[in-house]
Amino acid sequence: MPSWLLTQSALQAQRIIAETFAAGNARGYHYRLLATLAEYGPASQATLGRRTGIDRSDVVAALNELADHGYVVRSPDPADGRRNIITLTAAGEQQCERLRTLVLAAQDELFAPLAPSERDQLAAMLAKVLNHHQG
Amino acid sequence: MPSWLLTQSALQAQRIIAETFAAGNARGYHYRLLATLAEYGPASQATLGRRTGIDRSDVVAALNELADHGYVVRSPDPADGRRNIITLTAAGEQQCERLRTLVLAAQDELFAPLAPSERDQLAAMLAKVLNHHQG
DNA sequence: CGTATATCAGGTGCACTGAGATTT
DNA sequence: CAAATCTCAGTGGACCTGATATAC
Repeated sequence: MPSWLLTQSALQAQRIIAETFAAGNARGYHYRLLATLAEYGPASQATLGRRTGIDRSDVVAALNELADHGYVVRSPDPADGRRNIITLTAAGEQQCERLRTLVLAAQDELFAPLAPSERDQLAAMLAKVLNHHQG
Repeated sequence: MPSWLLTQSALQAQRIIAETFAAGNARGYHYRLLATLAEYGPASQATLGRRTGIDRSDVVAALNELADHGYVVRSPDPADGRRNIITLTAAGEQQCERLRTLVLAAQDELFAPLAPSERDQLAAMLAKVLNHHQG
């Protein structure tokens, strides 16, 4: 049952990654938001939600927590009164880098039994599946 | 980020499978338990938990629901007063078969973009990963 | 007007923890 | 005694829906 394999290995992945994030006092949502801000620059919350795939509702809560730690700043968009512009702070960039290092190490642990070429194949096939169902 | 691919495609899988199960008035836990009972025969709840990977606590609740629908029967183990022996009923076997058909169709949909040989490769690699982390 | 944004309240499926009572 | 089993209570992260107020 391939879908069982998929969900179970994804569970392993989430376990390992969750531990990793916990060691960095963060969760998956936080890293996704930080990484997206680092890659694309400041954005409104709705845009962040679309880019990260995180629900608009959860974006609010996660950004609250990030803002509490001083990793991001909310400021009103002068061009559009509905929007907040979310900006990464210097501390946020540092935290993003820290988490990135942790995640890369976790991936190595997760995919340890696979050779580099196998990892590429796996990633390619998963991407194919994801793309087919329009991620 | 391979682990992202993994968890996101697993999410697609869960979405498709969850819809499938909902159409059969069931959830993942129910099918896992029914399928395990069909494959290995009657067992105690603790054994079911180990075989399905479902927490002891959740086994109780899921079996309650299955028993309410008459798919399984709880009976005390005469050889060990602590145990209940869970047995699949005829209706339970039917339900298991129904769900199995639905799941197979869902898998075809999920892995549609992959050729049969690719599906085998994917399954093999995921199994390797799972096995390495002692599933 | 309809649309988009930010926010809040809540719900669900899943995995997990801790505790208690009973039996081996 | 320690260990296993069943049960119940509750926690937590991730995903999702609906409703509201506001601004475009």
